[in-house]
Amino acid sequence: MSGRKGIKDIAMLAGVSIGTVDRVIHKRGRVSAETRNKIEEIIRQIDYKPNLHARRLVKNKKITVTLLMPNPIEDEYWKQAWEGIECSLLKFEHQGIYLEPYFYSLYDKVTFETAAIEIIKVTPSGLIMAPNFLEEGRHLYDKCNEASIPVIMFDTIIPKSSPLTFIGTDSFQSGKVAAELLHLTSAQIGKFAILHFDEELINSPHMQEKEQGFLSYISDECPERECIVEVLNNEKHFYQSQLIELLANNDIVGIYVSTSKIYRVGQFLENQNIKDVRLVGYDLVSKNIDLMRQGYIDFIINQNPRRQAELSISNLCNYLIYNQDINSKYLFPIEIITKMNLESYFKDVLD
Amino acid sequence: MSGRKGIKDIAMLAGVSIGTVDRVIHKRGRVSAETRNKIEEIIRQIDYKPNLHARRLVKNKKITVTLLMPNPIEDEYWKQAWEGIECSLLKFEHQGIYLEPYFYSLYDKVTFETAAIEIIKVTPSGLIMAPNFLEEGRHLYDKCNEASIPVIMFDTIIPKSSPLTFIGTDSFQSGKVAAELLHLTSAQIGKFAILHFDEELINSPHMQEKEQGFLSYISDECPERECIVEVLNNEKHFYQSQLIELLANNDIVGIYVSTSKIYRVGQFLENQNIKDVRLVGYDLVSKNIDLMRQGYIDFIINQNPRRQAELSISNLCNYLIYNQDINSKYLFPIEIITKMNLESYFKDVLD
DNA sequence: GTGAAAGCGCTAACAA
DNA sequence: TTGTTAGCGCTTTCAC
Repeated sequence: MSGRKGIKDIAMLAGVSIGTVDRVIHKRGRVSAETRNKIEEIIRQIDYKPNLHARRLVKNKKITVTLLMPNPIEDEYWKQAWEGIECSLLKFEHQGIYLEPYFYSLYDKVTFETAAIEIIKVTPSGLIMAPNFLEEGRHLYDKCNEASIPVIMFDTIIPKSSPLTFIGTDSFQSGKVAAELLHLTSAQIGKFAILHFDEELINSPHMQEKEQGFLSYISDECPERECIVEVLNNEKHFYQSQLIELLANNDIVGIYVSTSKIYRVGQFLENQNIKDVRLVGYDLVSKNIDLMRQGYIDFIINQNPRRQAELSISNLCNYLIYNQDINSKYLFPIEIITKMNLESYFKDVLD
Repeated sequence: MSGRKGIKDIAMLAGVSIGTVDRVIHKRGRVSAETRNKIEEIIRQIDYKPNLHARRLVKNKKITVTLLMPNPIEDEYWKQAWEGIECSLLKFEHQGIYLEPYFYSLYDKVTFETAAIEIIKVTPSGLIMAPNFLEEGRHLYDKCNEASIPVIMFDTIIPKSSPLTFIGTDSFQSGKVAAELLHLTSAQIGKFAILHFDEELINSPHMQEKEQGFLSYISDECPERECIVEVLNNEKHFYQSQLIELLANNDIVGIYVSTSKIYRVGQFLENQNIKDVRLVGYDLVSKNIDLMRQGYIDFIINQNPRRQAELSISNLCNYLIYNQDINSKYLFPIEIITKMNLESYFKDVLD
């Protein structure tokens, strides 16, 4: 960077040695107030920008970042998140970053706790976590704070915590979007159904917010529309009969499912050959994609686990390597997927 | 990166000096086939990854990248692209990257040509361009090829060129999305109008594709729907009377505008207090945003100039600094904006 | 065809 | 309180 001013130039201008300049830059003390002021003034004047490559070269300890998230083989949503992690990591593996992944089961608190204990033991340089178990997550978060390990949360944030950054989506607003889409495309007369799946209730703090968002839109924009909220059993046998009953006893024209399990309802509609009920749900998992292509799912809201994960990695790495500052919150745009823009989402890319 | 193997380790293992290893790595010749093979074998075995910081530190020439795009003050769409450039540049200014921006007027070919001559004269390390003038753009592209200057194109690609990468959207498919949205939300009976604005025709190769995409959806999904294509004059006085006539003589229930100038139609509907015509168009420019909030624009397709620009910068910089390889094409997802997810797009972020 | 050595900008240990 | 210096991993020049 010929022409660029460095620490040596500052030293020369101030008539001191580079060691002194360095001490000022890093506030390591042992400098008289007078020289410090002089140096700081010069730094400001010449708009000094440190050479990050040199900096990183000399402090070349390896950096270990730890990841705690649901097991990718348990669920396609989390598989996508994991792919984002791996992809984003490629960019940092040249820079001495090592990832230590821990996976827990969405259906077993204990696996989370076990992993948390391990993590605290190794005191990583940084932690990225998707804390679906709020209490256990808070405990880990507190421990990390004590050990001054920077924490990034994605997908779910622990209430009243202040991680380095939170990366996720606005569940309440996404509920409003779902309601809007049903409202704009459904028959004027008839009810909407909001469906949750049982298993999710334990670990999805988002579900309440989604429901509230949905109902908030309805009461604002079309209060005359009746909405039925129902929790479906997790077993195919049971939720099918619940759905049959629901549709038999009500004039349902639109259905909103609060998770990626929307394909269960889509498959049901397909089996029953019901085409005139609009269906909205979450996430580009393969069964949802198929059903959308076939026309049984009308809208998918994309929570983009892949990009959430990518951004988590790159934010933490840039913070650890370059001390880059980070927004305290990244809420992703609420992406609406239809049959026609669906394919364009598979080419989605980041730098 | 304690524990990481470097050029020194390779040299030791091969029983040669680091100079020889370096010659092998960079294929600079003057190495016997025998030692070369040995070294290459070792490199493979230990999976050698060069330390990019060291590499960059030692070759610290400043890199100048040149940008050629429409003047941001002429148009809000391009203003957003420029913001993306500036924002993305921040991440690279620590690394000796300098940007030399050139702006041309969308309404004046000559400004493009003048800038192109200048650019060739300075032979930058790389060029990013949004070549709305295809012929002139091709000429510049050829010149760059001769001078082996890597070129990235965004927004518009010059037909049959092979830049380092193209970053943009799929216009044809976005037309299909627009048709889908109108189809799903409009009254069963009535016509659709496809409107272009005059001034754009000269410099928007996308417009034909958009129209074709729209019509392709209609003929696939609802061929009984009649569509009227019309080119509107650029003067308010003229296009208003054209619109009045259009709506008076036809039962129009949905309108598709092929550019960001959709707000002109939105304002017209607002003035005429027409609420039952669906309106779809492009880009999150401020007038469109206002009209969407007020309910006069129903759907906006976001071409995301900001992210296109950001990605252009970061791709070129990573290529020049780290020799990072790049996809030859990045087509963005076709983002659908409604009143309810609109606000979430202003928090959009990248790493 | 090969090796030795200087030096990129910076940090940190140590000497003064 | 300040200055000096070794060295991070790599490229490149120059001498052999």
